[in-house]
Amino acid sequence: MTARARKKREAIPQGVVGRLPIYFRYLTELAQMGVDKVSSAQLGEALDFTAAQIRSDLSYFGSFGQQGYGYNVAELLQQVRQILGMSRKYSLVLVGAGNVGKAIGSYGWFRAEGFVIDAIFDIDPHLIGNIHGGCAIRHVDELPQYLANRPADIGVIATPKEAAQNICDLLVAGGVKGIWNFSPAHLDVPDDVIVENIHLTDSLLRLSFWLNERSQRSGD
Amino acid sequence: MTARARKKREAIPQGVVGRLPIYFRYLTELAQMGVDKVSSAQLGEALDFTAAQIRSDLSYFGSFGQQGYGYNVAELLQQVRQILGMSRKYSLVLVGAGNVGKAIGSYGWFRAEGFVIDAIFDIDPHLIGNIHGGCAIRHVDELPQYLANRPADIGVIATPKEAAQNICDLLVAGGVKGIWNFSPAHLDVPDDVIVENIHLTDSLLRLSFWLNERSQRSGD
DNA sequence: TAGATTGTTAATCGATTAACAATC
DNA sequence: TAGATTGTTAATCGATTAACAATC
Repeated sequence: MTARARKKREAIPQGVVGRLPIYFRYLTELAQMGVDKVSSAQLGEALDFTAAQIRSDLSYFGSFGQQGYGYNVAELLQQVRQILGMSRKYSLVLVGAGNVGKAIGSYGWFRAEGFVIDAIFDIDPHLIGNIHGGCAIRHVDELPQYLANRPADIGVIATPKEAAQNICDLLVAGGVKGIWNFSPAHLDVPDDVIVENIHLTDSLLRLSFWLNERSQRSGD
Repeated sequence: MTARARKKREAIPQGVVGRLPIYFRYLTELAQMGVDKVSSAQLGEALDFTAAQIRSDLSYFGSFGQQGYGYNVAELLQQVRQILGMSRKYSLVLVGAGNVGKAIGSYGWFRAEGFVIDAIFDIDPHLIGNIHGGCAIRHVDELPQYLANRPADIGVIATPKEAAQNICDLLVAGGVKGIWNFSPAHLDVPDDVIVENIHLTDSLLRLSFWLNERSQRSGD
């Protein structure tokens, strides 16, 4: 570990963490294409970042390159996987078996990368007992008991907004340390629980804003 | 319009745009609860921002509050809707009728807010002709011809990664100015086209990173 | 009026970038 | 070796925040 990586160990900026998965995706592509080496300049060119930013980001975690050469793709990919916490398995419980829940449950990438959905919960009596992706759908009333017996790392919330905070509280009470929230709700959690939001509506509204901004300006 | 709003008109920071939909969501809730007024301090408390940041963000677009009073909820909500470009309708085409595409197509909020999916495309012959949300699924080969006859504002990409850039090119060639990308691909588009990404895998990996970081630190 | 809260400025903070010594 | 590219520093840039005059 470099001096800088050690020094900065205690506070990784959110922006850096936001870019790591982008690096991961592109390095995976390069590896699949059989590319051996890559420079920060090449990475930056492909991903619309500056080379300096990529080197700076990586240096938070160590020295993975070689002067005059660049980075070995396979090695850097392995390091980024490690940094992202992909060297272990995660147990997930999914709450909400509607359209969004079903889409999440059917996305094979998660399981392949070690994020395994072990249980699915819903409140609709008609869905209880149905099998989805090898998982029987259970009633949400069983959630606390289930978590007491089989702790989970991550709770996925794919419920309507109204139920989200309540489900979140149950998940946290059950020992879940990470919440992946697909509902358009702002969740309150204790300091030791991490929330990662997928706010579809926010994303569409940002797109709408820029579309509008663009046309306003060209109309000036 | 205030002096500041005028001055800053030409460059709205991305961070500001990222927060506007959050304000919109919370103001909608307040309005539904029948709350009349709200201060920047109250908004900040509820949403985990500083009051100064909220006032600063809003001041990019005008002066919507009153000293000693705060903001009128209904009025500010109306202003934020306007700012976000929600005062008009948008025509969307959705490409990819798999699990993710189906989930997007069934999400009623979009239509209610003026984002109307007018057509759905897929490459799977078995799906062609099926009706989804009042839309017949068409073959993706018809996409260019369709856009030539019925221009769309936004193209939604819910295809596998491999097809995404190709579909994106077709959408752009067809005159679409906004891309809502659900595939884990980095899309190249011309300068006048806006891409808004929903990268599910990136989001899960950020969660994984923070979970891991947390446990590493507590283990120090 | 007195109390409250805005919109804005100036100060602070943090993130990005340019530049370069180190070195493969 | 000479050319290339890293990791890091210092400089720049931009975003956040604290403070406050203005004023409802």
